[in-house]
Amino acid sequence: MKNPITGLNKVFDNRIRLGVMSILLVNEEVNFNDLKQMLEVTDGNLATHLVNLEENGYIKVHKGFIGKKTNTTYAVTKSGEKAFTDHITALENMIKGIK
Amino acid sequence: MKNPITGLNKVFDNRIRLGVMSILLVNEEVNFNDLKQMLEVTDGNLATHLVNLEENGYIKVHKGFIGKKTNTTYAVTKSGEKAFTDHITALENMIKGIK
DNA sequence: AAAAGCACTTTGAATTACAAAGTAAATGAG
DNA sequence: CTCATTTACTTTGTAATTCAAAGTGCTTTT
Repeated sequence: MKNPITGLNKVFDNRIRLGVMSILLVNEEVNFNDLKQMLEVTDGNLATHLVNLEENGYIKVHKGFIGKKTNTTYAVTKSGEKAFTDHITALENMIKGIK
Repeated sequence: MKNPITGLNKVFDNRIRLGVMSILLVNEEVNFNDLKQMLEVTDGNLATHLVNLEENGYIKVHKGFIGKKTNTTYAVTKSGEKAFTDHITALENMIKGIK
């Protein structure tokens, strides 16, 4: 049997980052507050994971305005989408017990 | 959209524990050395994750002998199997983007 | 104008992960 | 038989990670 955990992406070991990615895959653009409410995490905690995902090039951040109020939205990048689907594929293969 | 990461099991946030479980789901009984080689981890590292899984009641340990040599095998428990499949189900739902 | 809210950043503490070193028993080489 | 090596761990120490709480700057509400 080959090593089942090769192909698993370390970035997605974390539930919150996993959650962010899954939300962003089905929703084109999501802002900070919506993410925070969907995932039920503290803002500081969410922010650090978002930075992490951005540093990895998996999401892109768009700092815009609604009137004078900042409205920052997050979206997956091509690379992020690939990384995530690759991770899921690796998971599926792992579960199927590739020998 | 409901929180997509509820239902995700913290124990399975870790790749090595995930790997152990997936191996034990498709292989009835696996010994320490085989796990170590399959997962390509150091023995100390593997041992701590196995202890963790055992403490959570997800695997059972059988310390036996082959002749005079110890042969410790690991197997999933009913509870471990359920926890793992529940986790996978939660993952699948998350990916599908349940709203 | 003061208080509160938003979207973060920074800080600090607790937990976790991991490698390396240590241990005890068994096997193998000379 | 003796010494070195292997196996299956345990213990130890450090590095990394996670997270909440506090802080910041701007806006909005009262």
